[in-house]
Amino acid sequence: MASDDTLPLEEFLPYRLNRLAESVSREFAKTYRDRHGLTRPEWRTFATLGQYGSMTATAIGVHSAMHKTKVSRAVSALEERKWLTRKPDPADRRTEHLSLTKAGLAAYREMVPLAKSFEKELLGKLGAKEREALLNGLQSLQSVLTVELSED
Amino acid sequence: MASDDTLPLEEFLPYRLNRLAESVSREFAKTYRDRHGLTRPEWRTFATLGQYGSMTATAIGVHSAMHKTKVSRAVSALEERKWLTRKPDPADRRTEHLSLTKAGLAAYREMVPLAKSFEKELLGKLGAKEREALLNGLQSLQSVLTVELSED
DNA sequence: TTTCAACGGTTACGAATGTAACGAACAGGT
DNA sequence: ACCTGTTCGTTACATTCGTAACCGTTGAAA
Repeated sequence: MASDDTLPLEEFLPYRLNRLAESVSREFAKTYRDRHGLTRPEWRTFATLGQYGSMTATAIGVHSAMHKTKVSRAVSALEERKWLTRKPDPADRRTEHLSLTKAGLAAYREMVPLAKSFEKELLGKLGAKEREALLNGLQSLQSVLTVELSED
Repeated sequence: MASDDTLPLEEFLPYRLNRLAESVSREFAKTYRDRHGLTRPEWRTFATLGQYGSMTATAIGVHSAMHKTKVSRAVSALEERKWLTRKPDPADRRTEHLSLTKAGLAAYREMVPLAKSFEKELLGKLGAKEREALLNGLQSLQSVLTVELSED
């Protein structure tokens, strides 16, 4: 029974989640950093566009929980790299529809298997039962939090 | 069945962990930010010292996976706040043993129940089974990663 | 004892981030 | 047509952060 005057950080949920997320992300970041020199925000925008084909900047921000300035800068960087193009919206001249160029798509197709095998390897270190528990647990927590995920 | 040319981010482990950690941490941060204006590194150093009584700066860094400069600055800030004192090591004049002052301990004792009830409330939104799954899942992942958790 | 690599901790400086303000475009009402 | 408020996206500025360099100290080897 835990004494009531101390907070054991090792068992404290925010602390645990942070350490895990940091550690896993950092590890995976090597993959796209070494390969293409992408930053984390760049990778996220990139991967979001790869998955969804075409999106506006704000949509990317909402979807990947990134601040809009982060997205803005990531988009510029990817554009400069010729991996991304902007297409004006005929109906609304404020928004731009972003999508990957041919080169961007090529890089994406090359990254997908790497990402998948990274995940597979990581999860493979767990037993089937533990893996199940982890994924289900995350799912439940996620669904509980969906409401509070807004940026501001 | 997932097609092999796309990476569904919503199911991608690093992505999921990040969103959850961010969201939970951000939410909890309100507690110590609103109350005392602590930053995240400050809170972590503070909570670590509260739990362990006395520690060196490097030890805190290792334990809480923070960069040593972060720790250094957090320590200065807490010292200025009169929540923390440094005691020289009689045997090694490079290291300092850090601990909370009386005022720091008072603040800590005040924070502990808040942290616990935050966690309890969050986990309370899950069913017993899901909670079990989450905690076990995190535990397994954690133990798989312990080796790779070094900072550099 | 002198030398030298390694360590604890701080700091300078450049990179990354968020807040706030902004310009341009839209939508609604008058 | 003209306000008024809101939205999309960018940018200026201040803050936070990490890399690298640094200082003083230690221990061990020559």
